[in-house]
Amino acid sequence: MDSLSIGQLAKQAAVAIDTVRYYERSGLLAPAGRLASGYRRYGASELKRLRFIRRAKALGFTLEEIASLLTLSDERDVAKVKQTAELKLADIQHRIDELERIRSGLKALTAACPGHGRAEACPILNALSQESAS
Amino acid sequence: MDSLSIGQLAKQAAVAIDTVRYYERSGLLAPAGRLASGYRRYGASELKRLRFIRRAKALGFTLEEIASLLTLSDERDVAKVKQTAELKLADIQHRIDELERIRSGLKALTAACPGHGRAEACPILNALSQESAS
DNA sequence: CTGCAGTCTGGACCCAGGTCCAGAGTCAAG
DNA sequence: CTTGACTCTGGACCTGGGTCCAGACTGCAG
Repeated sequence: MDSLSIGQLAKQAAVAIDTVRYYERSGLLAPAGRLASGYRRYGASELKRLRFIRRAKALGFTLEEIASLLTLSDERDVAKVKQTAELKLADIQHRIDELERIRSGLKALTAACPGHGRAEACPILNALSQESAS
Repeated sequence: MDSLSIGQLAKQAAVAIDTVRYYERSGLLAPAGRLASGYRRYGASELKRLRFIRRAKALGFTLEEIASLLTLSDERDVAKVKQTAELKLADIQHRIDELERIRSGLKALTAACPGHGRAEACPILNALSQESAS
């Protein structure tokens, strides 16, 4: 072990083979070492890095941000890592706020709609049709 | 008034001209009437419909769902309109839940990170690198 | 040695929801 | 009539994050 084919690497990191190659193409992973045949070979550090990427993605980071995090990690720049995480946190919060705004609008409309009767009495259709709403 | 060029329509609905044509292409708006020159002409009902689309989009509906809402509106099917809104509400709620899950993970990490010192002591980097995390 | 699974490449394609373009024709103010 | 703003068309392009493909080659079990 400690010498993995792309298929084994992908399986152990729980990503698709094409995704590994895509990450290499887009600079997120360094070009892999090759066998004489041209087959890629990976070691433990690449597996670790790939898992790092997967976890960061689960935390809502974009691939571009992950590339930056990996650089900062290599540079051991803890301050900037923390700052990046805080910015992402603020970004996530904004998205939550926006969705909650939408949710409260929808909640009010569905709660007010009897679900039967004249279309003219449906608050949902009225809200969408009315001149006044923003 | 009551006869609008595509530019006037777009302006009054606060939408780009290309977007109006795109909506027509994708069936969200019926093919517009034309002048002898081929220029599109619109009336008040198209303006209303376009605004409906814009408001529904602000409530988080996709264009496909909006097409469906418009059909239901034309059919005056209040029950299905309400059901569509409730499904969308559940969808929004799922997205909020997911983002809140991410937020709490990020919050814990940034709170625990001193923002300086050894990289090995940075909980953010550790969480992303560790074997244990999912 | 055979046969099948794995891997290689470059490039096309997917999703949604548009946006932008060139080249041609049109409308309206002055 | 001229000029500038508007509109027409079909099609290409954009973002992000992959996914899929054909055709060729390789690795390994039996």
